[in-house]
Amino acid sequence: MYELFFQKFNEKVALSPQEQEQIKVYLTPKKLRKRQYLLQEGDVCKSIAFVEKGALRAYTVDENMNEHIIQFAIESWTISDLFSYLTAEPATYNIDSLEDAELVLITRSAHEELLRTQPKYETYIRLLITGAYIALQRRLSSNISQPAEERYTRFTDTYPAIAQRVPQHMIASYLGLTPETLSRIRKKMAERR
Amino acid sequence: MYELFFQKFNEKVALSPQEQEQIKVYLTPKKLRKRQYLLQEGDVCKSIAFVEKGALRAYTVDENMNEHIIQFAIESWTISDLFSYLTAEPATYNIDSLEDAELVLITRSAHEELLRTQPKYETYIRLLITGAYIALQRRLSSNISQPAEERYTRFTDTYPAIAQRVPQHMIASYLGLTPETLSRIRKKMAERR
DNA sequence: TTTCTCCCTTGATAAATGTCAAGGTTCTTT
DNA sequence: AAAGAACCTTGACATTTATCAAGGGAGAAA
Repeated sequence: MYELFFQKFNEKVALSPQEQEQIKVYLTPKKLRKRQYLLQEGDVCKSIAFVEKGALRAYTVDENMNEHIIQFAIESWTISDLFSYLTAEPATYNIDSLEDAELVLITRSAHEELLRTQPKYETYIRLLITGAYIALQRRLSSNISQPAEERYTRFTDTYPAIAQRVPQHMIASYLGLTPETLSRIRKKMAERR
Repeated sequence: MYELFFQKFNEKVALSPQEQEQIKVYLTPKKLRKRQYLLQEGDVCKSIAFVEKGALRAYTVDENMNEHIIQFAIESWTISDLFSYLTAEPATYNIDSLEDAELVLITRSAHEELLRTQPKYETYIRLLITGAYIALQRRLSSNISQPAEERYTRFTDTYPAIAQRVPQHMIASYLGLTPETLSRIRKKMAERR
């Protein structure tokens, strides 16, 4: 258990076996069924979730009941409503599972304790968030500067594993498009070759 | 000098006078004239810039020579091409000054040295990037889920100081709109009241 | 198997946004 | 003061994207 978690941790910051044991104590495993919620809007986000297996999404729901996908997370990715997690304010995102999933949770109190006692954990978190920030900046850049078809191509090129695993209407939502529009874009692309 | 920088640093992580002096050694002041580049696409981003005074922007230029603004930075904000800064790869963003500006620079070697020697610096950076990540996620969420007028309203509500200081066509660019479209949106809003 | 969701596609039409072109204002530079 | 640059606005028109409505297929559940 936690194999993938510690593999990825060690890729960022090398841990001694002892350090690894010390950190392990603060981790909580959790299984999630397909369609099950990890977090619902309005609740406080109680943990960061590292995905050992499965696929999840974070999304908002607008006044017309349309879902807007903020993030996908598959194996070795981390997902949460970070603002809610850090401030204990009500979450603005929903997080649910797209497949049966196995997660490694770090609760807020564990997080705080790890930050206090394990300097390498702080480094891990810093690098984790830095990487997420850079990826998000690129996605935003694509969103404000590219037309829909190029955004779609960028997505499938950047995240082929996700593109194959999640329903198309969710990719549309992630890109800020309606399912109909994405369907038509794909048709045009297919006709061109 | 560095007053605002240390004020903001202390708001995130409290420093003793000695720690402050130790950190000060690694900082470089820099003045920038309006329209002057801090970074040009293709160069390596050599420093993070904290804005003591003035206003800057980071942006990309697409094949049609259209500019797309990734970020604004006014007093107390930090700006850089983080990916280029951390990896020493060529920058994909341009950064230039919208007004005469006074900056505090942290070069990559200073950054690495500070990370090695000053645990509070790592905490500062972690909190800085976490805040930037959360803000960026909200901007993205707005971009994929809201129509242009609501995005504009959100922007002016969230960043009134920036909205007053930068040209409208740059706000349009930040929002992913043409200047003409933003002009028409503003006209409609004005006619409604 | 049958039924029921969920998902994708397609058509017709409407709405939003972009493009191109022109003119006018303000501010900066000479 | 004059010239130039940057910026904003407006109009006419094209393109992109959304909305509404319908139908079909694949896979899950009964």
